[in-house]
Formats: sequence, structure tokens, C-alpha cells
Amino acid sequence: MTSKQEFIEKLRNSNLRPTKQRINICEVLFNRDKTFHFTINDLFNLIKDKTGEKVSLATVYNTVHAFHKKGYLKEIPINSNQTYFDTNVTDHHHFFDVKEEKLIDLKSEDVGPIEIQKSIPGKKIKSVEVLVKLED
Amino acid sequence: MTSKQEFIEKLRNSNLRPTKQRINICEVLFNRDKTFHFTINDLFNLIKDKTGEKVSLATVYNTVHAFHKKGYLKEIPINSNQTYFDTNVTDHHHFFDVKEEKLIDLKSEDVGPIEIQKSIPGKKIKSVEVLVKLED
DNA sequence: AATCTTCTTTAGAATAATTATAAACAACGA
DNA sequence: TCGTTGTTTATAATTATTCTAAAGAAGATT
Ligand SMILES: [Mn+2]
Ligand SMILES: [Mn+2]
Ligand SMILES: [Zn+2]
Ligand SMILES: [Zn+2]
Repeated sequence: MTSKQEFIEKLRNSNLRPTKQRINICEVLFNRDKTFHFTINDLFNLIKDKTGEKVSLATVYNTVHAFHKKGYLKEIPINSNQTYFDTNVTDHHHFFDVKEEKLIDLKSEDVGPIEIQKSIPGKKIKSVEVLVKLED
Repeated sequence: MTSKQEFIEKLRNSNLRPTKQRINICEVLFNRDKTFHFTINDLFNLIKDKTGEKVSLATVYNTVHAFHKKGYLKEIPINSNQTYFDTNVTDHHHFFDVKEEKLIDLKSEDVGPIEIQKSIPGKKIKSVEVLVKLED
């Protein structure tokens, strides 16, 4: 499988040695067709389910944060008791289904360009994110 | 002072009896010119500073959540270790100065109307919020 | 005002997400 | 293979938030 080499590359780029545990984490994170929105706990449970091997929670946290720092994962701002991450690291917006606690990607076309008409001296814009909360 | 009557009204509308502690909380929350962005801890410390009286942390949490439920406070979605609230409960967007950890209001005109061109069957839009992160 | 009922305050305990620790272990390069 | 450096893991620590229950205050009733 070619993907394992990609995982190793991602890990090396993040200054992480490619260990069995980290490859398993990559398997769950990146071996999928569509974007993946998750909490650390989601990921932790999926690793055991999908690979049959357990990885410690500390390793999951550490690896996710290394990927986040490197830019392989995005953190989505939501007020929840858990932090949400996203494998889609491009600039994009979200629906958040409050009841289901699920994130859904919005394409840029779904929202349109956002022009910020205000600026703060000495500061520049790092990101612009739209969060659309959904209810029943 | 007329404001005390307003505080009592807000408290009653929130199904809270107007106690000394809650009036002090209102004093810090609502007796100001411009919008106030805060964490529970900010508020907790300001109460002691500005009124000279201490209110227990539990009471601050309870009162803030009652106001939030009633719609007198807004919760701002940010990934921080603490939850941010806002006395400006109108629909509006924010700058977030990542370094200073400070929120700044954006007027609707500063962002322009946002038209969401996608919908999810059975769900309706509850809110649309833009968060613009600022860096140096 | 005295009394009764219901709500409130508070200190402290409980909970839960995240981070830190340090000892056993694994990857890497020589 | 050996030595070095990075990694895993169980477990403890930290921290924001919520819960608990006893003592106190507010509101209603007389
Ligand atoms: Mn996404
Ligand atoms: Mn605001
Ligand atoms: Zn991170
Ligand atoms: Zn709330």
C-alpha cells in the first residue's frame, strides 16, 4: 500500500519517528475518502476499532498536536467540552449540528467571499471562519 | 440610580431573585458603555475589584448561565481553555486577537451579509458567526 | 413582625478534558 | 551490535466546570 509511505512522510515532516502506534493513528486519520471531523476521544476509540490495536491516549494527544502544529490537521472553533479537529486543512467553513454534535463542511461557494472591512493597526488577518449552527 | 432597577428586572426575567451577590454581578456585567467580552474568571475577579465584595465562583457560574439561557448574554465560539461570553447579544461577528486573547466586535457592515447557499434537510439555521483571527 | 416555604450562597467535592512525568522500550545511526 | 535519542504508557497533575448539601436570605402568609 502506497499510503503507508505517505504516512511516514507526514510523520517525518512533523518531526516524529514512524512508530507502529503513529502509523495506526495515520491509518484512521488519513486513510479515507472524505474529510474527517473528530474529537480526540472519537479518534482514540476508532483506532482500537479499526486497527485492533490500542494506542495510549497520551500518544494520540501528542500526535494530533504535532500534526496540528505542522498543518496536517485543523482545529475548529466550537464551544464544546471537547476540541474538534479536521483533516480538511484548506480554508473552509462549517455547519455544526448542535443536536448531533457533528460538523459538516461548507464549500467556499456555499458561503461566498467574505470581505472584512475593518482592520486593527499592527495586526493582520490569520484566518476567517464561518460557523453556522443548525437546529431541528 | 436607575440601573439597579434594570438589574432587578433582568434578574426577575431570568427567574432569579435579586440578591446582593447577583446585583454585584450585574453591576460589573451591565453597568458599562461598551460591549464586554469576558471569561467567568475575568468576571469573578472584576467583581471583587469593582464592588469590594466577593461572590462565590459557583454563584458567578450559575448567574451567567441563567442570563445566557434568557438571552442577556451570548456565548462566543472560540477554541480556548475557557468559555467566552459577550454582553452584546445582537447578531455580530468578531476579531480574536490570538496573542492578547481578546475579542473585538465587528459590525455587520464590517463583514457584510452572509448568504448560506446550502441547506440540510430537516435542519434550520440557528446562527451564523464569523470569527476572524488576528496575529501580529 | 413572626413564621413558613422556597430559593440562594457557599465551600468543598466531583467530573472530565487535557497536559505533565518518568520509567520501560523502540528507532536510528555509527 | 551498541549507544544515543526519541517514544510509549500508566499514572499523576492540572484546570475549567458542575454538583452537593448545609446554612442563610427572600418572599409570601398570617
Ligand atoms: Mn471541515
Ligand atoms: Mn461581541
Ligand atoms: Zn493543537
Ligand atoms: Zn451558558
